[in-house]
Amino acid sequence: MDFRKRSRKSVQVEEKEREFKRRASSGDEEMLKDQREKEELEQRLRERDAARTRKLAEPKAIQRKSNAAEENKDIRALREVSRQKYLKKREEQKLQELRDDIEDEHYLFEGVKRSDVEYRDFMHKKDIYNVLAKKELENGGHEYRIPEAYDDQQAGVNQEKRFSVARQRYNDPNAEKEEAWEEHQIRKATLKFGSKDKRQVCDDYQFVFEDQIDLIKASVMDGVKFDYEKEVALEKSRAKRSALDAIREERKKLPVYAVRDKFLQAVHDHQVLVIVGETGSGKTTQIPQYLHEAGYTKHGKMIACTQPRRVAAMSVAARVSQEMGVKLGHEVGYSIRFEDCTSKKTIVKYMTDGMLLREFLAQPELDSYSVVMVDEAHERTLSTDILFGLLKDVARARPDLKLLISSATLDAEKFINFFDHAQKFEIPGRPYPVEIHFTEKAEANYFDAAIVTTLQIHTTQPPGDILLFLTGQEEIETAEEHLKLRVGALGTKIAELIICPIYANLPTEIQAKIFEPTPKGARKVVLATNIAETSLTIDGIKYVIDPGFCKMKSYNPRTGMESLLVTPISKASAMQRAGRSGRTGPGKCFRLYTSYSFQNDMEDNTTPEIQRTNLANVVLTLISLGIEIEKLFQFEFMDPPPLDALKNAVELLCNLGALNGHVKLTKVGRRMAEFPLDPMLSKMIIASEKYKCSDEIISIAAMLSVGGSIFYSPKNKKVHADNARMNFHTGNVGDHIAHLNVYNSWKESNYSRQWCYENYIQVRSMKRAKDIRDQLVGLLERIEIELTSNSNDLDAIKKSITSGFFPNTAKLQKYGTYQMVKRLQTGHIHPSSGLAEVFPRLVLYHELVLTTKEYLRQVTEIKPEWLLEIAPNFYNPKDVEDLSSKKMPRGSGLAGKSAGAGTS
DNA sequence: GAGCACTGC
Repeated sequence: MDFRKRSRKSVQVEEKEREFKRRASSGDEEMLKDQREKEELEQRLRERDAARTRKLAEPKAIQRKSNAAEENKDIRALREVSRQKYLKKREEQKLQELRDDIEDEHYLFEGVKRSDVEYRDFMHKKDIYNVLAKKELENGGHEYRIPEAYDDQQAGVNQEKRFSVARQRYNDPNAEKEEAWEEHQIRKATLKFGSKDKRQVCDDYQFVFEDQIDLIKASVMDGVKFDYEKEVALEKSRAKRSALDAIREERKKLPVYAVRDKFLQAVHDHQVLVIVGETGSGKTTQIPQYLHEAGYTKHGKMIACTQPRRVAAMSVAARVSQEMGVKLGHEVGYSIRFEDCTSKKTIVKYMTDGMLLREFLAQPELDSYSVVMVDEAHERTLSTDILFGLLKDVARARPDLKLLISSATLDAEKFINFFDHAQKFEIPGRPYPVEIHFTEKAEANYFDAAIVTTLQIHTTQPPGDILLFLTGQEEIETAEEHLKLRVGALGTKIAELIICPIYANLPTEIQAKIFEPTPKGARKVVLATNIAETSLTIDGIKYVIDPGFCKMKSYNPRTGMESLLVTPISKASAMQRAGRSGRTGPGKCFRLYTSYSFQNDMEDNTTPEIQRTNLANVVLTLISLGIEIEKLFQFEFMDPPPLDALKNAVELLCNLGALNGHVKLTKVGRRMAEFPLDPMLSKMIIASEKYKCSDEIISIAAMLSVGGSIFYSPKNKKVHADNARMNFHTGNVGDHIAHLNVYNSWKESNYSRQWCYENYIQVRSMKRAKDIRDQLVGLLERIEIELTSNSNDLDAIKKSITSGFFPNTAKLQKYGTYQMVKRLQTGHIHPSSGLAEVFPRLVLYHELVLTTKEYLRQVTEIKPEWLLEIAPNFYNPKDVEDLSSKKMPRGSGLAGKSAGAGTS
């Protein structure tokens, strides 16, 4: 390729672009056309280049498949995409302005009575914002696609989104080439390997695997018979009707409609109702509407419905507002973190469970609600569990409050027993039957078994996509490699197998791939973590392979250490996984364990989160709700957490100064409770007032609370990614300061997406960090801490951090291991840390987690005298004397290096 | 020289 020509062309393009911008800003209508033409031209060129490269990379068999008509369609779609680009950019600007406006006004209006005009204006802006935000989501997509059940109405738009994401890579000629080249290399390698014994494999042993696994059909989960023709007929008649009629009909078709009157009677007669019904019965969307129709919203009171996830709250609210024919945010609204889409008019409010918990702080009796519905209660999130206890109490105090707990079948009895006068209410119906298979004998290696089963399904079963559950990113990557190799070895005699990995840390652009429709004649296999169990739904899955494991975080209250280990799943989890195959038609589930171990070895339910987590935050919330310490230990949990966990939490809060000697909430504690963060982070922020560096500290707090998914290192570019990461660690400043550096550099780049790509940083995580940081700025104001910057004094920043995290310290021992200063526990600095090879003598860590070893994650070097200065009641001079007595050259990490030199 | 499952405020 002639690079000089290319570059000259790009100069021309740039010039044109500049001119365009100039003219566009003066509102030239013609420019639009001009721009369109220009982009189309560019697009065609790119497309041509890409097609050439693709042709090089593709084996003949696949080339044959793509026909001219398909390509034309592609080009048309691509043109459309580029035409939209300009408009999108302007919309994005507008969106940002609106967002700022709305945010300003939010704070402005808080606690102030709004005049009607102001209010209307505000709501109007908000409406526009919501529409734009939704568009942004569809175009760029930094959220998961909304599960299929609630976006029928916009099916067309979503198709657009699917294609636009899929084609994004075509807009970046380099990425396309690189990818194609890689594919080419891989295929070259596999084809060579395959062709050597291709004949043998294809002709003699075609679909016979040495390690064949015998699966036996054990049972069929009951369900209605699937009548294909009836479905098609229904589909056709549905299309004919007008949209509103369709919605009305749709509502009547839901299983819950059949029991509407019976349900309303039951609500009337009982205060607490446990609703049992499978997903898809329509309870989430219909029940609040029925209640509204029956007059439960009359006296200005609202119906609340909690969801465990943000997307669910948003999409359900959108759907219901559509069904009721009102604007989203008016009568029907939702409330999630960073976004309150409700108004004075709102009577049906969908919200995340954590949000309702926050509302308890403001109104402990929930006076503004007449009905509270806790949806998906069987998921037993931390927030729902606390809500149960609180709601049970409120229900006693307020006989007029109706409580609805909705759950899947398995543990309904438990809910009924917990709310003593609860009445059970069942909604019949389950979408499609699922055939369940177990292995005949126990499999020694679930991973290999999973690979073989996948291939077995692919070669022997009728069309339909496969969903395979694995435990983590690494396992998914290896599985992808193995599958590619083995499919390659089988040659062209079998249908194409498209492999789609999905896990939460995967960049959104790649995640979108799983939602692309499977081409005819091919089969898709989705390799997923637990994310596919509840959080997202993939259309077209017919087969589920369940090896029976997942990674689970748990907290050991004895040692106070967290762990993240591969654990067998529960029966409930297994049922949930199986159910993923029966969403759009009858399905099959292959379990890679025996029916015996399902019956005898597996727990009925997954241990609820409240029993396997650090409770510091929970305890602080409960105490700030006014629950006395004695009552705290008698608090009615459905499954009480271990006593030690509660004790540890109280102890930590005392050490942090949130509770005083009488275990009463202090002023510091009250301020800490304002923050939606772990108490140690909250304390760190409050301490930053003293060190005049609150600006830096909230950036660090935001970055830390995003979690560890900031850096992204793809397997094939590990070296580059590692180098990029180490740039932020210059001077061995420690991981906390490194996080600050990342945030600040990103800010300097004007929050650029490109900058993130160049530095192997996840855009999504950074955006989230910014959201959190913005929220923290608002909260600082509320508790009257000034926003001050002190960026040159790293010691001041580190001292603030120490004020929150002083219990988490460790000192260097021989062989590079670390001994916790105040605990009988050793650990290692995590290799991803910037200090992993520096070995400072005394470090402060953000968390200690057991995985393959005990690892300290996010560490920073601190000075021993700080501990005595900041936490004199926690540390004795004895604890750190050996650190300050030894005369060793300090600074620049060299001291540490020599100390740890003998380890490797 | 290892890996952060997944949510939520």
